[in-house]
Amino acid sequence: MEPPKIESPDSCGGCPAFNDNLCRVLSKAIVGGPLAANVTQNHFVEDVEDNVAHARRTIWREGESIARVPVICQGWAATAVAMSDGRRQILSFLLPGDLVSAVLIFQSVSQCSVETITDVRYRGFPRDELQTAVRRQPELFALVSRMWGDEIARADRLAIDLGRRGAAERIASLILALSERLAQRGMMQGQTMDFPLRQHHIADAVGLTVVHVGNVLAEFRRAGLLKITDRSLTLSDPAGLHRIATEMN
Amino acid sequence: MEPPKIESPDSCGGCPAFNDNLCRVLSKAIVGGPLAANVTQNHFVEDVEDNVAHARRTIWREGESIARVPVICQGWAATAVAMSDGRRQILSFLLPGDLVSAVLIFQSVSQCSVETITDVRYRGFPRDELQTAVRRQPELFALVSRMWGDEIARADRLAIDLGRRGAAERIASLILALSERLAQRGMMQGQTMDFPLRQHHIADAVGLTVVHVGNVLAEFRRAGLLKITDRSLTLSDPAGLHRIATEMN
DNA sequence: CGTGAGCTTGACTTGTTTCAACCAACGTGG
DNA sequence: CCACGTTGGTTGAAACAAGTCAAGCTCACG
Repeated sequence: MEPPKIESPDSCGGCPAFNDNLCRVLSKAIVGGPLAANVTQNHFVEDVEDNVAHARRTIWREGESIARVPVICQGWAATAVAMSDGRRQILSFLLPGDLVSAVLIFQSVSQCSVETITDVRYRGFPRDELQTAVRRQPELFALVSRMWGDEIARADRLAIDLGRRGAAERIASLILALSERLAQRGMMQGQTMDFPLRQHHIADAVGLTVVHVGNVLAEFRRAGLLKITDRSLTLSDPAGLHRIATEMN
Repeated sequence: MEPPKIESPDSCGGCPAFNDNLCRVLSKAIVGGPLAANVTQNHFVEDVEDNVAHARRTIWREGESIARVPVICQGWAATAVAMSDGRRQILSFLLPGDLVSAVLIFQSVSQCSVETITDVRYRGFPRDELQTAVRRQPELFALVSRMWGDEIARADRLAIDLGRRGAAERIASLILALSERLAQRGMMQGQTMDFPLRQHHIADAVGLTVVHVGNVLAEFRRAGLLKITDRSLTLSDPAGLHRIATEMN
């Protein structure tokens, strides 16, 4: 089998997750330096594991112990929970630079499974060192507590979407949220973005069936709101999408 | 207007939230004593505010700043978010002994509004003292990080419920979850519990309409699963309810 | 060339909402 | 003390949103 098509693990220079993000901060934190100091371009640190995984693999399962605190460097992944009867709910999509979950800094057992969407490269930070770094460095502590708040906010927003919004509303806001997160990372080319998600990913994320998601997307396409071709998505009418995502109903 | 019908603020002895819980730990933490030490029955601490609120009031609104870290002592409350068009989603029910949200230890602005269901008594812990206590006391730090994990787990479970479960399933598991939380606090009388929730609370919590919730509850009643009379609920057939909450569909 | 994963479309079913009417309990003010 | 408005609950009929089932299509891959 071919190896995943991703960059060499030890070159962080071109990593979109590099600039001003977690991966850098954590590396620095573990080395023990002050948070604010500049970091060299290649911030490879001893004792930080590098890993790669193929697309469509489950890296960790619900309840499994995760040895190191994982950060996504390249590719897309998702956290999900599965029910005994096959129903699934995707809780979050993980993009380059994302910590899988801040909870994993403090506990090793994962509450949900993590699966790759594309080929993925990720790094594992040693938990103990990270914990003591968090305890000792007030700024890192503040960062982590902010990430905690964000994580809860994300989960709550998902609950609102699923509980109180219609299908089109949910799908539109998912797409917009993803485009914003990609934009923050400098991963948008104008209004166009890489879009490796299959319809079943969207369905599992917004709590609908694949068929219905397909219908809604076809509707969006017909209305000239977006174009999806060849694993890439273009927002033809972001304002229109935004209108659907928010003020609808 | 009459004052809320609740116990005197400074008697914590009879408080169901007292034993082995947060309120006690936090009081102790602020005083600076070691976590494991025994606490006197009346653990009133200087600089901890006591408050009361009437039923059906909004105590804090989304985005408002909350001066002190609030813990519920008596009564039921809920955290919720409202949308511009009137739709609401309840994110969690707060029972005696619950911290409104662990996020509030680190930031003062609330992401969701907090409203009372019954008359409520709550205490406000000074944020700064609490923060330094968390930083200094490893056991308190561990407690808070555990609470953090629990909070995210709760939010994720809600998302799964709303995204992937049917109406009966959601309502049954809400009722069971509440009964378990009350049991932990010694607030169940056999299979009977205080149940101050209106149908609209349940509806907003499980993402359904009031009418539909009413129908499902009537169904449960007809099937002999539970009885609701006079603001109290009896689980006539907990096993049956549990079956509906989990293995259905 | 065959196979399987992913997408599209249509017909039909089910679950949930909406609208509406009605009832009971309760608190309030005249 | 009664009349009345309000809040909460129940029920039924009709409208609508989403799910299910099924068929066919493309494309990548071995």
